[in-house]
Amino acid sequence: MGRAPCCDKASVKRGPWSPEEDEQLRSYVQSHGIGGNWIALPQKAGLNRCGKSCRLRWLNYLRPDIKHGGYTEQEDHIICSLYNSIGSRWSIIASKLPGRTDNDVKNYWNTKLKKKAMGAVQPRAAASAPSQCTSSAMAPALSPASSSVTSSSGDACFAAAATTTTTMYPPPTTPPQQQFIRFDAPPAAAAAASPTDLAPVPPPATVTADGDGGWASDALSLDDVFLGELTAGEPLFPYAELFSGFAGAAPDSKATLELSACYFPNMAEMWAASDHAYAKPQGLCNTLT
DNA sequence: AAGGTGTTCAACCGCAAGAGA
DNA sequence: TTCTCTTGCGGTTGAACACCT
Repeated sequence: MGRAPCCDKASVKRGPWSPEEDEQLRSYVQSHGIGGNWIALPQKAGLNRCGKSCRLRWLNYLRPDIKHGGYTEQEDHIICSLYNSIGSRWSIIASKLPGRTDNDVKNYWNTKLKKKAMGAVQPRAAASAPSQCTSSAMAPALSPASSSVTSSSGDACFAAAATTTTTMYPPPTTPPQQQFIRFDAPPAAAAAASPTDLAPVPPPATVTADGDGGWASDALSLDDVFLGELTAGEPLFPYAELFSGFAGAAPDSKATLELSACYFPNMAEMWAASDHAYAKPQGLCNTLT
């Protein structure tokens, strides 16, 4: 005895939406709003559709601020970076890309970006390859982090000498400490790297697509994308102490906080979303509606 | 031109979480 | 505290289209 379906699948229309249905839904939502109840909406709007179907159609297609296609390399980079850090949490990733929906980002990743990124980890793309991704963010972990993966699974990215990093785009002009590297090795291995190589993650350098398809600096800091949100406020994220030695920074420094939040994204999220209301990350939760 | 194969993306499915009774 | 209902999410599917032989 499972739960009753949200609607009678036999009596509601399914499949692609017609332009008339789109217009019906759009005009209803624009004049009445969602009304806090998607289940009741189709009846009110005169649509022979399931409420879930209406919601999906509105969120993924009919909303006025939706962008389709035309992903920039900057957006590619954000998606790869976040996928490396948090895995397939598309709603969070999409929330960082104005106008993009989780479904759209997910489709884009699955059909295009994954192949692009996986190409960056092919053996042929070893260190000598001239035109590959410099940032490991474009070379995602084959087993990306997910909400169920322990925080020590090694998908956090560390700024370091990227000896194992492959590249997808032409090398950027950013100095070495501004590049970041996947941390598949245990922390001890990372610690073995020169302290000067261990810049805070996300890199203080900013990235953007330059004219050659590479990544130039000064346009987008990953601080602005995700991790900075996890580290604001007091008291300090308790896992920060574990990383106080890496960057040669104090336990309460921003660098250390961000490094810890990167390495323990799930912990950081839970912590920030708990009773530290002042530190609750804006935009961490999907706020599409 | 026709058939086969690959790609894209809108839509669906089922589960989990949250809210409220 | 428990149950029900709704929403939100990520994974998957399948129709339409593009490309290849």
